[in-house]
Amino acid sequence: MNYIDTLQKYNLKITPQRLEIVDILYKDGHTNIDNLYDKLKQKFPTLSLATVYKNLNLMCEKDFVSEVKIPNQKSVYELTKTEHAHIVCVKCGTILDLILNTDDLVTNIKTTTDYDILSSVIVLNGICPRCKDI
Amino acid sequence: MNYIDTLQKYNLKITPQRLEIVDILYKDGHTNIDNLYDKLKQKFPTLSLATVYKNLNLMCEKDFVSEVKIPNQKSVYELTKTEHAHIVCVKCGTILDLILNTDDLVTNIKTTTDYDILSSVIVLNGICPRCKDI
DNA sequence: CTCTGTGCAAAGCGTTTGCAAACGA
DNA sequence: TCGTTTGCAAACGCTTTGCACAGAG
Repeated sequence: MNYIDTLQKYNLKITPQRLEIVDILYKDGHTNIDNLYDKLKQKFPTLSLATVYKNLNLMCEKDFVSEVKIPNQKSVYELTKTEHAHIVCVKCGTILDLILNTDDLVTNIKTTTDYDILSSVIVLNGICPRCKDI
Repeated sequence: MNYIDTLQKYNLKITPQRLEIVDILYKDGHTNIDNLYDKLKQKFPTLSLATVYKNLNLMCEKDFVSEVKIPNQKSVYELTKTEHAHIVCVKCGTILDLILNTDDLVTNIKTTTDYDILSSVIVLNGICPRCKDI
């Protein structure tokens, strides 16, 4: 994965901080600000939290990164992918992506409500297989 | 609707402020803190925002009230009802309740992911019939 | 009478802003 | 070189806390 091209595609100048942000998001899948900042700090001890905020906000504006609001948790960030749902394990907090076919659902809602549906946010709360066994 | 019984059921003492909070939530369906506070202020000019926060937090803890997190908007509060989805009009901000049968979806996810699903949060973004015509 | 709720002010916390210096193109 | 990004500190806005007084049971 070439993060340089990706950043340039979104008109974001290449900086070491940004490359690392993208790398962490890519590898972690979902990260909240604090986690991200902690990891970045290891590589850039002088890094400012403000820089992380500025970059995430910018990347979200450009729709290169997406913010995922999880009930009762801090927002997490992910590289923007095709629309998908999230399953959150209420015990360990792990977040799993889930590609759902919501076509039927959306068609159904369109006819019953007469709304034009643009997007859907689906978050499921559950217990992951690992936590079930504990 | 007898709000007094309802409050007592949740072990909440009856106060004029609380009765009015419940009344507004009941009539509005979905309200954010600012709206709620503005309306309450008309009846209780000395009301403190802190009181509204304290009460909402308490009512949410007791699951009498639910917080609904909407992407790119402040949370709104509603009296806890049976699980349902929300459609948000991206133009006018109106929120509509939608009772969806998610049984198929949930069963499907349970088998494919092996997660126990406890609850689901579904928010749809769209354009309401009224805004479509403008 | 006792315990809880209210209102006020202050504190707390996460996020944003302004600015000078450093850096990327 | 010029415009952007960084890091720092201060400001900001929302939410929570502590406390004295008022009110509910």
